[in-house]
Amino acid sequence: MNLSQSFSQECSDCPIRHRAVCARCEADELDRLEEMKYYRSFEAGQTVMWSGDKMDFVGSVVSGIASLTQTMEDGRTQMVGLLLPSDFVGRPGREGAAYDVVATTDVVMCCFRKKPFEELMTDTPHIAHRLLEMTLDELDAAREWMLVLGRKTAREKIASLLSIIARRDVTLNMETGTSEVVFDLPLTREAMADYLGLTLETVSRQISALKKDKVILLEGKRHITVPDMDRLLEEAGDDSDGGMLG
Amino acid sequence: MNLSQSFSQECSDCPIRHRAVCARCEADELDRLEEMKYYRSFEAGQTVMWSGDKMDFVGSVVSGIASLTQTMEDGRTQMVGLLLPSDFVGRPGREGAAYDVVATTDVVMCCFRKKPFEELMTDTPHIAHRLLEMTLDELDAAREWMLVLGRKTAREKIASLLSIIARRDVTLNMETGTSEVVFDLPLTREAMADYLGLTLETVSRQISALKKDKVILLEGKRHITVPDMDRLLEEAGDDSDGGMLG
DNA sequence: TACGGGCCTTGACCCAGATCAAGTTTGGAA
DNA sequence: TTCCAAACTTGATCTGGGTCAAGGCCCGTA
Repeated sequence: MNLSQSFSQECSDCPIRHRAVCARCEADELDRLEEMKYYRSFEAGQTVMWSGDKMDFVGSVVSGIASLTQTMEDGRTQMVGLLLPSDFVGRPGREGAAYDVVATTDVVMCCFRKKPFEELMTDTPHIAHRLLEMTLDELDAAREWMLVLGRKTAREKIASLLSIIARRDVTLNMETGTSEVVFDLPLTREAMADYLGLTLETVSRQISALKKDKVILLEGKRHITVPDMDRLLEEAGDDSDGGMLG
Repeated sequence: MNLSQSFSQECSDCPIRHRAVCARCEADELDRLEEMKYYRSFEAGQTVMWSGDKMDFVGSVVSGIASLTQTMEDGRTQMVGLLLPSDFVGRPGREGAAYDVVATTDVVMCCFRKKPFEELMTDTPHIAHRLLEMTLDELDAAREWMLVLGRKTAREKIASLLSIIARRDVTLNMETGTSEVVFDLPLTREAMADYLGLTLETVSRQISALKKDKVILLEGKRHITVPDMDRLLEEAGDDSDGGMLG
């Protein structure tokens, strides 16, 4: 199946139109983007970009999940970002990529060749302004995550990750009026470990522990129900108002 | 001593003129900034901004060092950023501060009231563009630091922090032609611990260990000589090319 | 010249999470 | 329908760094 084909679409119908880097664009700016854009699809596990390689394009995640990963010479790896639909990939004004970008699930990206995009950015303040806003949000998220990595226990780390995913990828159980939240984990235990600075065994044990304590319900290995979101946030060590990581 | 007074100066003489958020400004833009700027000084230990408070100003660190800190309800703290001269404080487009900003040493800041600064930003692409560039750099630094927090050992963490400080605050020993680097630690052991996600005892022990192993020389508690910078980078677990944390 | 309080060091002990080592479950290919 | 590999779980043991505790160093005050 060629995923790209199913996304040869108009910007006006784009599912991320109002959240991506193009969110603030006027009709004429959108026309210019429309002309230069092209879709690319990546299968789960495929590397979108290698750290150190020349980036010849930038773009937005349209669907699926990708991750930013850093690796040390001896093989230790740390995930440093999770890219969800509408998130931007690439850094205008820099030649090489700083991290590996890997498709965690099947991913479709809306790409722009870097040079024309940079030119467009100097012309149109709306794109530059939106990109600044998104970058500031990412910086806040990265700093929130530094607290998780530096100071939280394994159990709190798992609860924090589940909270983030739950908040992004939510099916609220409207009918019953409960605050129940249901979602599927898009990450393997190993990927979770890489994000959390843990081993996959510890991830597995802590998920089992949260299940035993009824903080979460687990069907299969990936399907999760959170009966009480406040309880989960409490386990994450966040304020009851829910932190601010986006 | 009123530090502010010694900085009632022209932008053209400013020590951070070419690195701060105003770096790209033209003469007329600089005039507008010059009109609205004012200096504030803070003593070591003083809080510049409280997390959650309304920010009524933004600004640049002119001299000294400040830190961004997150705190959990139970008192655990994690430093999430180190602000050195030319670094920008505050987030245009957001009401409240997300972190505590604390002066680590005596600090002088060049401030702008937030509203006028935001208006200026929409008018002049140079400021917005420079701020985007600086924010992207900070994001890279934050992500580099996530690897340190998530995957490095205590010894590697200390070596990483020393590398960063050394690279920023350098007195190269030009005469002898060696690669010797000398500097003073601007942080207490406790502040280092908060940055590194360690306890102050572990910081102390690892500094003693690096000293015993001749990776660093220590006079008093703060004055450090690095006889061989490559050796230190090796201890930090970085590539010999030196990583990219700014 | 003594004293008091940050700041730092060092030792002894402990525990959360890593490591090592089997299994088990699942889903797709043959 | 069986087989295989990837993903996951669970147990036993080890260890890096945390915790608790006791000083040492140095500077500013009296």
